[in-house]
Amino acid sequence: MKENGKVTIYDISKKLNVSAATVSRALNNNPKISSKTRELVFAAAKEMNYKQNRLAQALKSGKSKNVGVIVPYINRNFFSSIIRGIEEELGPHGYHVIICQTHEQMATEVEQVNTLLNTQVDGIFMSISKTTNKTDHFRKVLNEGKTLIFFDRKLDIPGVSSVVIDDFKAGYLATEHLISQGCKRIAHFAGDLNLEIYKNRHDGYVNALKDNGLKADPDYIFTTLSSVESGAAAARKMWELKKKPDAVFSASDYTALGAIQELRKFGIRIPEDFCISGFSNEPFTKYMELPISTIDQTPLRMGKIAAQVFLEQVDSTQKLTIEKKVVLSPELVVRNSSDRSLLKVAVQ
Amino acid sequence: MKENGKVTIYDISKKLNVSAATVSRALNNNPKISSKTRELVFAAAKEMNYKQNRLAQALKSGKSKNVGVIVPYINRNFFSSIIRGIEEELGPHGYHVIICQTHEQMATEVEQVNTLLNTQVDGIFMSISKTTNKTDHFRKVLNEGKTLIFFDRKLDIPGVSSVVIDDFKAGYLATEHLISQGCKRIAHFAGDLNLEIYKNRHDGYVNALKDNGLKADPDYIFTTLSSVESGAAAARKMWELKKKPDAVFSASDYTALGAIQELRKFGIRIPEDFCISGFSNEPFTKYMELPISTIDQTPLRMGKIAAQVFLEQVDSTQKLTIEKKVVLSPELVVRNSSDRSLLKVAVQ
DNA sequence: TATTTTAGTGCAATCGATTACACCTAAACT
DNA sequence: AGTTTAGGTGTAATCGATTGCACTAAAATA
Repeated sequence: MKENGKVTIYDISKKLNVSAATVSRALNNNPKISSKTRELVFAAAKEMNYKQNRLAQALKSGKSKNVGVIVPYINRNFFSSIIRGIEEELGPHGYHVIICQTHEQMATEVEQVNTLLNTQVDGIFMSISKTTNKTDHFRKVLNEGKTLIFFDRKLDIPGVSSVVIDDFKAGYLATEHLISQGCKRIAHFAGDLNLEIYKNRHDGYVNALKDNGLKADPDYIFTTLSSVESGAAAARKMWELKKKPDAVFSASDYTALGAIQELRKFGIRIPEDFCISGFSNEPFTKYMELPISTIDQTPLRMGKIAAQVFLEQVDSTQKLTIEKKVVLSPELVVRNSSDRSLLKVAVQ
Repeated sequence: MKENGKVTIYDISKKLNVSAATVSRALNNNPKISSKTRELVFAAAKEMNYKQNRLAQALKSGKSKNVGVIVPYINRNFFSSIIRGIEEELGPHGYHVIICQTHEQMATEVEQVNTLLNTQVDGIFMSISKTTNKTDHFRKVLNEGKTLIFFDRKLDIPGVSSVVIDDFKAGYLATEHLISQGCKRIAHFAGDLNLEIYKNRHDGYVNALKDNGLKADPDYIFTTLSSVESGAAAARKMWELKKKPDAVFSASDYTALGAIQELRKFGIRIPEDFCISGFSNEPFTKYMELPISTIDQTPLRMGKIAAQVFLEQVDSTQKLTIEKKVVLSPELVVRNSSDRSLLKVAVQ
């Protein structure tokens, strides 16, 4: 064995006194090679512990069989679950997944896109950062003939496919559910309304109210960051209102949790006096003593579907820009924080 | 611009009527190139939107500037945090991180190692799967001259560096803490004792007991899987004992949670009647109404340090096999589930 | 003025695998 | 027998960047 353990087709070709071309063909099961030679080559390859160099292959073919995934932070459950989905779907097809974080900074996002392109990835999956307001870097990806796929946080760019959940429907579902529990004055802890996803959740909330004959009161809408503290602060503000709400649809599980903790301090009983629903189905929501109702965004499925869309596009021979917009249905997860049905049974 | 947006140094060299070698040298700031030429090249490169092809570079240099990270599942907070740490440390050095999952299957692990080697990664970071009992695939990595680094779940192989936490100390700390709260009959919810990490946690527990004059009762040790259900089941079994424990050190936060839920059903007050400590500092532990004491494994730090060890080794010119064993100190996080000090204050 | 430096470039091989094209041999055909 | 055909291999170019060696012209030195 050579130093470094680097065995190439040339080493095999020398050993067998055939050309490297023959070895390559044999290894790739080219029908033009006689079965006798093929067997010799395979045997030698095994014996010499030959390993195909995917780098050389990629350079020649123009396909690296690598894809990039860009997310704000890897260790958020939602994103890591999506990444898991992508990996599980793409792995069996021989792709490797390269991950990058933006830390919510557009500058970093642009840089990540550039280095991924340098690395010759075959495609890029991404959820845009909160601060992204330019699209040049996305167009660059397209210009290089690479597949670009947005998931969850997207921008509308011609030629770019996306996989998102129906945030409007999610907001609608959650709000409707609160209404069904008898709540009449439903507040909303909103996220940054400049982001499409939060805007849609908000709009779903408003529409559900209207469709059920309830008024959408602007005083009932609180802008929050996705954190427990922010939720607690919003809850305090909310409780300063003369006409106090009797429920809240929170665009984040963290703010929902903050609200629960804060409202408890005021002696509010949940769900008896107040119902609450979060968003994202973070793992902690189901483990609480008072499990929190929430919206499941099915991130694993989202990742798998994004990967499937990629596979369809990358294999397509047509040069046309195909774009596919997948909108997944969110799943309402009803738990104790908003479920009064269990309550009635207990009371009866 | 050429079709595909693929601009090479040859395109630049043609445009400027110089050789590709000159272009390459200019771009790499080789001092042999006159500043005039260099400027021309840079200007042309910018104008033509030239992008370096890292694949070609990697093939030539033998360094891909990619590393692989293999974990059981990406979307476990502990692992995704480690990955985040690795990415954040390595990114600024120009490395990309490729992620792979084993689903705890050795066969998959072996395959992942092989494909990563084919891809010519410069190094591999991994936490071995629960079912791994062979080491051939690790030796293969070493034979190819690649850096291998274990984190958290390791095997002792010469030439392989590792970054782990001191699980013995963690078990000791947690147990000692329970003792300090006045607990005398401390049980242990153990993991699979064939895995080094769980064995060490167990041993730390036993030693803490002994050092404090308490007897380690085999009846007090329950083997569990890392799940809420398993914790609940263990708690039930535990409560069938004649001599009931007054505390448990659980090797997993999930089993700790299961135990808390189950013990509540028996009317046990925590921490008044029973103290409990988990392990891992899963996000949910701090959000509970009764926040759970636990051990923080500082995964982000673990990832960063693993990356630093990699950087040291990969840059080292010496061909010697260097190995570095880093053992991080765990951090005991005391919360309400085992903190009686707050209690006394309240009582006073 | 003759000769040695030095700066700046080009040539061509190289990394490892793939593949169009050319070529040769033996079998199959008219 | 002469010629086509198919099967099986080799040659050499290619993907894009890097780099040892050779070379030229101008500058520095004797």
